Amino acid sequence: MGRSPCCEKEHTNKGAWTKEEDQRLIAYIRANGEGCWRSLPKSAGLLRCGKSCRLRWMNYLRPDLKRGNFTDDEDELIIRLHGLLGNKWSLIAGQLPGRTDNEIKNYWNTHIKRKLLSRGMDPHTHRPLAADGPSSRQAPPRPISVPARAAAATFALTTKQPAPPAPVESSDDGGGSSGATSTGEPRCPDLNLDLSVGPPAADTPTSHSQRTVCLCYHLGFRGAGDAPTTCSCRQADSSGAQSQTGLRYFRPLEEGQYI
DNA sequence: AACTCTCGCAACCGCGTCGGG
DNA sequence: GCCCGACGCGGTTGCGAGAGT
Repeated sequence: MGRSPCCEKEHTNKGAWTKEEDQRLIAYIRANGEGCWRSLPKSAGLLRCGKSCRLRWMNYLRPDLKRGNFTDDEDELIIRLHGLLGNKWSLIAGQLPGRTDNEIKNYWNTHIKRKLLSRGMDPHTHRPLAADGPSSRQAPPRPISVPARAAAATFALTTKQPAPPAPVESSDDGGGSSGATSTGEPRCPDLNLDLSVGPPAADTPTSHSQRTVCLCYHLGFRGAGDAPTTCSCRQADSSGAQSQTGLRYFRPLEEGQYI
């Protein structure tokens, strides 16, 4: 049984991409756009699996990628987002313009883990490393399930009140990610949710009570269209896109844009 | 100079989710 | 409602470069 392979293994190249393959892929996507990865290799004349093409494009060839070292601000943002979202690298990458999930994942595993350990923090729980004791032996943090990702990204958290009961993945096998516990306790009650990068924003939304931390705002989301960066969670959406819960999705900041 | 070890990045693999038929 | 194909994600592996001996 098992899943059929995504492509014919015998007729596909594997391993590092050559310059020629890169050029073919770039040329094809420039001419035809992204999408239909399954058929792309054949159309582009590449002896590669579609998944491989997609990965190569997403992680290396995309023109909007920002290469180079991560800044301290990016480090801190990644740490905070990871504390909030767990190993949801694609979500984290969505808040870091020009960075890919793979890049962030690698960077986390090679640099930030070490950085946190050197600070005496547990990279999984974002809690201080306890020498022993039950608190450090709590059940591994649960990942936020996929539907909860969006909720987590749009829910206006309060500092005293946990997020609404997000559907929690059924298994208890941990997975090394984050999320609220089944008891509704925030995973990191002491987590500082100030996720802004750079100096404090002067136009912090005032539509929420002082104890409310608007996650949309602090994650770097902004209002749809060219609306001011002020968060409009819970505000009426003139476009009618407002969800029933009064929350809506926001576009991530564009490169170089900070709140 | 040669060899071994370590580290970091790119790529692969398997699974979950989504959408169309 | 079910099935199947495609896509996207997260964990893992492989390999090259640099450091150390």
